[in-house]
Amino acid sequence: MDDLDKKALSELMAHGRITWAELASRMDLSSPAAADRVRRLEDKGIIKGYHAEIDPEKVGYGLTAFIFITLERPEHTAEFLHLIKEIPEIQECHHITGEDNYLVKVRCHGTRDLDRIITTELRGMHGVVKTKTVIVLDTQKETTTVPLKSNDE
Amino acid sequence: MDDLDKKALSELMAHGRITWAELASRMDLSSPAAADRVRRLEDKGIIKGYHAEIDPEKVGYGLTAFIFITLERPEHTAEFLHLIKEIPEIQECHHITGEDNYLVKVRCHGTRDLDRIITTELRGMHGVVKTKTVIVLDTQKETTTVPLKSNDE
DNA sequence: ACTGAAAGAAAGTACAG
DNA sequence: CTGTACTTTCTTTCAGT
Repeated sequence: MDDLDKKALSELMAHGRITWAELASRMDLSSPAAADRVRRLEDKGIIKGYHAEIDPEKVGYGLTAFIFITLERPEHTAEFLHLIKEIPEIQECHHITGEDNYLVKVRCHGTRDLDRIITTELRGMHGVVKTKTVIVLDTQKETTTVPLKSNDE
Repeated sequence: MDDLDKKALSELMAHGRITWAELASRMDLSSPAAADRVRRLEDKGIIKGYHAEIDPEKVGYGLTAFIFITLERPEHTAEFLHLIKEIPEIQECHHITGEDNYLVKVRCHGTRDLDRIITTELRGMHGVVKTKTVIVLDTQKETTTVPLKSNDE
């Protein structure tokens, strides 16, 4: 992956799947060259897909929360993860270090909705013995952009 | 926002900015009708943009972490937030309830890189008196899809 | 690995119903 | 909102550097 590939990725992260012609002009390259590079990046799985970004507040999902979950025993893991994937309000689920086992990011309508998710959906699962909820008051930065260069180098 | 708009949003979240013709066929609608709807959604700001999804591991950003940050006094907030926005490894920054003030999500090369971010970048800022780091061992779910319908209804 | 041009294929748009 | 027809634009191919 050279600098031109990085340039392509950063343009695509910023604008989605634009036309070869437009991408080519942003990269100072011809259309066939730009198309070739992007197809290679797609084939390698470096580009996983293309998505629209929706404003969660404008569609009624104004409350964000992070929930730490403790699982009683490892045997519960498979079923737990399967159920987690079925809950649309759960955007992320990470296995983490520390006191608790999992950290999930939730996006929902409001506190009543959050209460239902914690009480019914999560604490109703086998093996979930403890949850710890952190409510998001305000979000100052939120991007899915991968940092192709850091401030360090 | 009716059901057809929701259908449009979910298709766009899944596939990015596809052609009007393709979107129209997925929605059982004519191209001009689909185009009109999407343009309205863009104008209202419900659709905030289009992006490519990049595999972080494949571009060398295999380590994810969440860091809780405690700020000494409210006066430090403005400068803190300004600096946070300049750090490309920080993908998210949320003001939260609980013991600590902010929760940031970090994506970096590895532990050495994380150490630099915590020690130099974060703890070097005015007002940052405490940080608490949670390392992500494995990510089972990670999407930016807004749940337009919940399991509840 | 990239350029440039040219052919061919599609996509977006405007308009009438 | 549909369906068509028009116009413009993009993609792809290929020969050449």
